[in-house]
Amino acid sequence: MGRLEIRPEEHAALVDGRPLSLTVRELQLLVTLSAHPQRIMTREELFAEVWGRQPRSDDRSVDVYVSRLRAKLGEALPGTPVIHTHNGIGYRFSPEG
Amino acid sequence: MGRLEIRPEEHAALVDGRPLSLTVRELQLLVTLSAHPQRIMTREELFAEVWGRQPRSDDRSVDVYVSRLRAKLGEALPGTPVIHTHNGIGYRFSPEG
DNA sequence: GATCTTGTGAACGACCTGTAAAAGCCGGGA
DNA sequence: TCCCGGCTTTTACAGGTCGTTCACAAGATC
Repeated sequence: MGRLEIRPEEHAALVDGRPLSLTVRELQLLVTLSAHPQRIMTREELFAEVWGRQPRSDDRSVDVYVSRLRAKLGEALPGTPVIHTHNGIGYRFSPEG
Repeated sequence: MGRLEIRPEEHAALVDGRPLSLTVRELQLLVTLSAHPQRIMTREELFAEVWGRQPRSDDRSVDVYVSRLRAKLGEALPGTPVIHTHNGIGYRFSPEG
């Protein structure tokens, strides 16, 4: 999708062909989000898909990883927000707005 | 319905495929109104469905949210009023007049 | 134009999110 | 075994957004 390329089977995410250095969790989260572009995913859905279990009631792991992903994506793609917050619901992956 | 698409299960409302950025309450209200097109819904009905309880006697929340919804819809669909006021009764959803 | 109804900006508390930092976990190497 | 380094998870707090109510403006009705 545009300059961002995600290859789950190769455990890699590329920007302009250059690989991002993501940890396993970061990549899992990015893969999961990008598998449903434009769709708002709740924290519960993300947690279930990435962590494979239910989150604790006050679990903030998803938020922390979204923050880390944004930091790395923002460095590689300045000015092109990729992960959008939907207050009270969750996050949405959208490479162009 | 026309250019406006409402997808409650995805927490989304789209105009020409572009998502409106609505808060949870705004979306709930839009979903409820649009679930009964052309039908005038009283404030009590709307309040019961969206808030899940009875309004205080002088509660204006519905009006405030209708106003906010109209603002956002009006920006995305200029010149196409969607929510109509029926004085002394309530509101009616109608995408084309 | 008097009165009742609706529209809407503003304010404030409650709740939600962003993010740095601490704490926990685990494997590899000395 | 013990230490070290990287990754994950949890915590803490700052900052932002939303929901609610109020106050007044604007509109409707008679």
